[in-house]
Amino acid sequence: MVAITDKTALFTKAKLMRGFSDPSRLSILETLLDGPRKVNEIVMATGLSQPNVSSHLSCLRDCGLVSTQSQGKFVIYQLSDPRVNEILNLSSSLLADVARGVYECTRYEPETKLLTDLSKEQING
Amino acid sequence: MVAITDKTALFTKAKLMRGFSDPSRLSILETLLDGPRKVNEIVMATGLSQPNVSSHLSCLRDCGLVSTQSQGKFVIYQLSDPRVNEILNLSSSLLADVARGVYECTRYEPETKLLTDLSKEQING
DNA sequence: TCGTTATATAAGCATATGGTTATACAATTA
DNA sequence: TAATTGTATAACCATATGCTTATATAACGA
Repeated sequence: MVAITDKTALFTKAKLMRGFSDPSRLSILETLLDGPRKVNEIVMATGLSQPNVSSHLSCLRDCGLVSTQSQGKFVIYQLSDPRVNEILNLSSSLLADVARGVYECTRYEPETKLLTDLSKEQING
Repeated sequence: MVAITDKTALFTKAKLMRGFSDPSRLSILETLLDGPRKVNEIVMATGLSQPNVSSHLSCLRDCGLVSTQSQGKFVIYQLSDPRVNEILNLSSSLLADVARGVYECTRYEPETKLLTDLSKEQING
């Protein structure tokens, strides 16, 4: 077996982390922190559309962050590994300390632009 | 102080995690796992262009993942918090176990398409 | 079997993202 | 001061991303 090159590992790790880097996927993962859920339960909990949730779930499963189990016509999703929970918890913990910096981040701010004023109020208030 | 809404926290956390979700940023962060580095050292270590590194560093700093310290005309970057190291290590650890799934992920595969054949050989071989 | 419910996929669009080149700015040195 | 070196920013482009609508597939119930 050929060793996985640094470059390949890098791309793969980045791909893995993409699972956490989108608000929709993150809300799905956080929903699953409470335990296994059917797709429609995830749809309800997150408020996202069914096709959108389904698409994100496929991605998360392909990337190994969640696993599935079929039950009749239902499909039950769950976090696949305790380290996924750990990363979610670490990011929450880190968020609490660096929130100010993140809010002021001028990159990737399209959606959050509207939130900025309120956000600053919230963190500084 | 108004509580930070779930939705706002979600967006912010996702933004934070974006720092880890790109191969270039990840290579910068992993370079910094070895300790503080000047920008040009990061450029050398990663093989990325100087403006590209500088741009990613700005993002990482704005998002709170790295911090800086000036030394004459040099700027020294370092990981800002032990939890950043932890997340990097967890993702490496997780990668080792779910690599197969990630490689076969059909989403976000533009750059890795060319690597696929080699990758499968590497993981399965 | 037929309709209904649960989930997945496809096509298409608006926009975000990452990279490059060129250039600005800042600090050091001759 | 002028030239050089280190870093940051701007403008631009090709492409990836996420969402919506429409539709397919699958399992269940009447």
